[in-house]
Amino acid sequence: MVNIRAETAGLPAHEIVYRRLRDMILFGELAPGQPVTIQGLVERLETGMTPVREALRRLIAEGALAFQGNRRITVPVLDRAAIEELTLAREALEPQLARRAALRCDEAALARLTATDARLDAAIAKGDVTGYLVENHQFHAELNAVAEAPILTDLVEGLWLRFGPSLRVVCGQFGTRNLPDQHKAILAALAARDADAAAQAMQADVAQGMTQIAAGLPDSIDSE
Amino acid sequence: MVNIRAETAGLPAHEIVYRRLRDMILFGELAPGQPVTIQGLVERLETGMTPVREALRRLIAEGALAFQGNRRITVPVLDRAAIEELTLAREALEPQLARRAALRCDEAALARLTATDARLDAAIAKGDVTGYLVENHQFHAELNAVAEAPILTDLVEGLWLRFGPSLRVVCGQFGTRNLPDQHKAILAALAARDADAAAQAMQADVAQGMTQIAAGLPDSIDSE
DNA sequence: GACGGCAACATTTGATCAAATCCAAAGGCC
DNA sequence: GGCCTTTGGATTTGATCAAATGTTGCCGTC
Repeated sequence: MVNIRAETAGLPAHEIVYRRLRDMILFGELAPGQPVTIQGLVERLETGMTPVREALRRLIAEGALAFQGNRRITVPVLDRAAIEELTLAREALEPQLARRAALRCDEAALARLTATDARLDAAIAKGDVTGYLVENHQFHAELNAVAEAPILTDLVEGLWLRFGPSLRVVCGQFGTRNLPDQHKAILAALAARDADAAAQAMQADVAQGMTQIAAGLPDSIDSE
Repeated sequence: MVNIRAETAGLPAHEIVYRRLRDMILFGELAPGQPVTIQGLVERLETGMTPVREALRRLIAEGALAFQGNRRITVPVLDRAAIEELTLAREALEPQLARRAALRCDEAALARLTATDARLDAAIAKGDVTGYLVENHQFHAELNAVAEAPILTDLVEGLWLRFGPSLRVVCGQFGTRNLPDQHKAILAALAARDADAAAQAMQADVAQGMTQIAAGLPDSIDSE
């Protein structure tokens, strides 16, 4: 199963560019604060200018990139206030998705999630940062798919795009050690079809993850 | 104070197109299910094709418009499941914004909100549907601005874009009679700096509004 | 330190290509 | 014989590209 860079046949170029850029942001090929130029992406992705522009507008609308006023585009840098807001939003939405997932989870989905979590643990054990980021996102994406709530899933995906680059920075600083998660508790709650337990485990997972990101912030607030 | 179509000098064309389209969606110039064509907008807004494309990508990313697979764009039609999700998301996020607003509200902001609410009541009394939609949105937008939470505000604005066209339909069916809101309770909570009361009043306002929208749904599910 | 020129970049336009839909006419089936 | 289906072309619309235009920021000079 080729999970990344799968079937891109027949899709419009702007869609392909969007997905590549999204993965670059989610999995840390772009660092916070880094400027993003249209022409640079045209060369790097070997495509025209129009698809790149459309993909960028889309990512800006989702908050994954920031429009700097003087028509410069950069990867946003999160400050404490932003992390606080993201934490609030994630804790409000993701437990609800876990709750719905627990009510709809079948054996096939549970097996998929368990397998993904096993790959995640393997990546952590190997110190494979990119693997960790990919499988962690995959785990949550599969869970959201089970919840069958497209709008909520969209909202949460947008939140993940916002903290993706910062998460990569954290992993770059601390490696894959000390990356605890509540996935085992989530899986147990899903297996038991216990919505309340799933929501609570997800809340703990979110809180833990966001604390990790906050810990990787620039120590002093000296940026203008 | 010219609230709509304000200073558009120096702004890029795609930004202007985006704002015009957003207002058309929020205030009901576009009906749910209506197809939106790029070239139609090029003629209607008297601009080039690229700015229109970029504005559409942005609105699609925000869920305000839907990409129909066969590269057709339409105003989305909400079903019961979508309204349920939107209600859940709004009830999770907007009370939090009200809570923050109560902690940060000063006299000037309170005066602005009170004035906006008065204009809202006047629009209801006159049966002015567009005025109701504009002032109701303005009230919530001003409240969100007071909360000083740009990310949460972005998320909520996106939700409003999703149900905007359906809200217009409801008003078209029932007029401006029977449009109760909890704005007086919200204002009282803000004046008292009572965060809990503000959150509770906002929750009630959201629930009431979404119930109105659900009531305007197609009575039977006979659409293919 | 201020001014002017230069280079890089974003923005926008218009044209061209490709895909999908629409309409109508022909054929087959009841 | 009438009606439904299907197929062909014509038209509308979307996608992409290349070039022209305007702006911003930088750098060297006075």
